[in-house]
Amino acid sequence: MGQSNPPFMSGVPELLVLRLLAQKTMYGYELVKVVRIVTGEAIALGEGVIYTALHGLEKNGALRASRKLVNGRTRVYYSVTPKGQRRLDRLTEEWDRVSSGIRSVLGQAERA
Amino acid sequence: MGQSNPPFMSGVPELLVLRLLAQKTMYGYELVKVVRIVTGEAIALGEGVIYTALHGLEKNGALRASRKLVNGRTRVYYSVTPKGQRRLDRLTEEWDRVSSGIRSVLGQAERA
DNA sequence: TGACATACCTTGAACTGATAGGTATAGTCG
DNA sequence: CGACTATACCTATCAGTTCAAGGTATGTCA
Repeated sequence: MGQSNPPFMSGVPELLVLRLLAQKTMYGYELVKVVRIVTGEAIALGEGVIYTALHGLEKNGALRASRKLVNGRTRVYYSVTPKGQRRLDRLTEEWDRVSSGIRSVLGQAERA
Repeated sequence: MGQSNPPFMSGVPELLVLRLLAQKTMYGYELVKVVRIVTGEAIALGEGVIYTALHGLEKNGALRASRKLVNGRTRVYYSVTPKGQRRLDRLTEEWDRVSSGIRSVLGQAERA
């Protein structure tokens, strides 16, 4: 039967995108590769996921987009707005809470 | 406009239920409370979520149910089957992979 | 009697990631 | 020059899941 739905992924694209863009302005295609590299292949987000997240966050005012032409190709660079930063903070807290809750059930390491 | 959907929750009920039941046979209503206590209120799953997960896992052969009558009330106790144990192992691995990937992006502590 | 905790269950809504398509340009190799 | 790959964007549909809210029923305690 195989359930074809990877668990533990909800909210993850949004968190990662916000976090990475908070450190450095980037464009979508770049993010796809950076996520894969930074996570050591642990997490690989498809273009569809990244672009969807990007558009949603922009619509919400969490990101600001600016198009640039590089080598004849159009790149859309995204940067985090103050609102986006707040959202990132909230999401990070949320992540800490949930992951520590899970850790306490799995019985793994205490936090540092 | 505020999205009212808690992130980072996909797959979590299934993981927690399997893990807790692997340690000790329990019934649904009990699980609801145990999850809340063990996670220190960090994670609170509603009855709807627990029962749905329980039924799904039983249908998949990951859990075995047995009804018992206690004080005039019916309790349905669940225990993990070998198949459920394998699923738990897989989910735990998955969790480790995803959470460590996220940690590497958030730039928090290295693993122990 | 009323209220609350126990204990089960189901349905509908909403969200979201994954997949799979589709467009277009630049560079590389034979 | 032609073919292929990498770059770079975008969208629509599918599927799976949590969540909220409702519903049933018994035991206990004031």
